[in-house]
Amino acid sequence: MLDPKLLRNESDLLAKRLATRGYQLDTSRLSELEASRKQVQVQTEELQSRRNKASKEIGQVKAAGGDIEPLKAEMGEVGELLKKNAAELEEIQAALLSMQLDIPNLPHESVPVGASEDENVEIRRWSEPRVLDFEPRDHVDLGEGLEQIDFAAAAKLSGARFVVMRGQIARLHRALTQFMLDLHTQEHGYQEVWAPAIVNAERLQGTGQLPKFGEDLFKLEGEHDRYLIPTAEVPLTNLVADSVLAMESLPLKFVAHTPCFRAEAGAAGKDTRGMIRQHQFDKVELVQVVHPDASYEALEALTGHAEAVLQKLELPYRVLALCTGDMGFAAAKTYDLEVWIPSQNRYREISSCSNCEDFQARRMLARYREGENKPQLLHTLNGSGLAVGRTLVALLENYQQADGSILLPDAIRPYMGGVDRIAKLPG
RNA sequence: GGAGAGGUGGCUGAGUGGUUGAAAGCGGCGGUCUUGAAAACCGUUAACCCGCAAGGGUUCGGGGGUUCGAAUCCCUCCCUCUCCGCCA
Repeated sequence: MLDPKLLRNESDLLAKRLATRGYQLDTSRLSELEASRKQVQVQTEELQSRRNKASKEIGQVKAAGGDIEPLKAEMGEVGELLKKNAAELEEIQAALLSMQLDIPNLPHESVPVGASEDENVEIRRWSEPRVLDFEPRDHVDLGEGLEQIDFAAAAKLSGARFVVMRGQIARLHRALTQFMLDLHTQEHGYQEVWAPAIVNAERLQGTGQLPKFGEDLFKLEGEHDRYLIPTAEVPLTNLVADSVLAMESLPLKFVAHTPCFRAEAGAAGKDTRGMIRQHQFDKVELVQVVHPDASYEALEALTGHAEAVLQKLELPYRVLALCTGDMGFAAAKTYDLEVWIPSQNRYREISSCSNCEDFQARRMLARYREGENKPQLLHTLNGSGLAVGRTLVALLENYQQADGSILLPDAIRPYMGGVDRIAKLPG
C-alpha cells in the first residue's frame, strides 16, 4: 500500500510514476472519493461528538435525580442521523481502501523504465556455459533416462504440473535444500525458521497477494479463509505483522524451506514440459526486515546471498535489474537471477530478489521505534535462495555427461554421502 | 470432536450499563535525596485517524446487535488455557 497522505496530496505525480509500470491510477475517482470521505467523516464526527456530550449530560441529570426523557427524545433523532452517516462513511472508506489495496508499489528511481521483460537490464554475468561436445538433453530426458524422474506417475497421482522423483535425484533435491539452508544460516547470518504452509487471507493481504491475485492461489475448502502459500515470503514477512520492533533487533534475517503452491492460472501452455513450472515446488526463501535507511544496501547483500548458492554450485548465471513494467506488485526494485539452461540455450529465472520498501509494512502494520519517537514503518525484502526444483534442473542439465549420467559439483557431494555421480539405478 | 474457563494499557490485574481511556501494582521516563548508586518519596507514562491549528473522533480479541449511552447486556467468529476423546 502506498502512503495515503501521498495519495491524497500528490496523486498526479504518483500517477505518472505508476504509469511507468503499466498501472493507470484513476486520480479523478480518487479525489472524488477523498472529497466525499472528508465531508462525511467530519459530519459523522460532529454527530458523534454531540451524542457523546448529551450522553454524559443524561448521566449527570439522572444521577441528580432529574428528568431525562426530553433529552432522550432529542437524541433519538441524532441517533438516526448518525446511523445513516456512519453507514455512508463506511461505504466510502471501504471503496477507498479497496482502491488503495489495488495500487502497486512505486518503482525506485534507479529502476530502468520499460514496458516488458525485453527491457530488463543485464547487470552482470558470472562464469561461462560449459561447451559440450554432444547435443545437450533436457532434464526430462535425463531424469527419465536415469529412471528417477517420473511425470507419468505424478499425472496419475495429481494431474499436470506435478513431478515424482526417486532415488539419487530425490536425494539430490533434498541435498540441495540442506546445502542452501546451511549456507545461509552459517555464512550469511540468517535465522532458520520453520513456518506454516497454510496462512489466512489477512496475511496474504499483508504481503500483497490478496486481494488482487487470488486466482494464482490454492484456496482451502471449508469455513475458514485459508490458503496454501505461494512462497515462504508470506509467512516469513508476516512474522513482524502488527508489531513494533526495537531498533536493536534490526535487521531481522530469516531463511526457511517450504513447499510453495501456485495455481498458475495465467500460464496455460507455458513451460508445460518438465519441472520449470509446477503447482507444487520447494523453495528456500530469504527475508530481511530492516531500517528504511538500510534497505537498498540490504537488497544488494541479499542478492549476493542468493548468488552465492549458484557460485558454490558452479552454475553460470546472470543478474538482471527488472524494468518498471516487469516488476512484481509489491516490489520497488527487483533483481532476477537467471541460470543457464543448456537445453533451452538461454538463461532462465531461478531467483527474484526484491526490496518492497514500506509497501508491505504498511499493509501489515510492521513498525520499529527509535528512542522515544513514534513508531515508523519498516522496510521488507525477500528473495529466493533458491527455488530448489529449478536448481535441480540447472544442475542436471549443466552437469550432464555424454552417457546421460550427472557428475555432481564438489559443493554438494558432502550432502550426497560422498556420491560423485548420478547414474541409472541398479537392477 | 465433547465439556468448562478466559481474552482489558509495555506487563500483572481491577472494573457487570453513565463525567472509565479505564483503579492498583510492576516496568519506563523525569525529579528530590546521595560523593555515586540503591532504597524511599514526588511527578509523569497508550495507539491510531481527521485537521495548518484549536479541537474532534476511534480503540478494552474481531464483527454485528440492544440502548440516549456498552469494557460492562445479547448474537457470532477467532484465539488461549484445563479436562476428555482421537491422533503424526
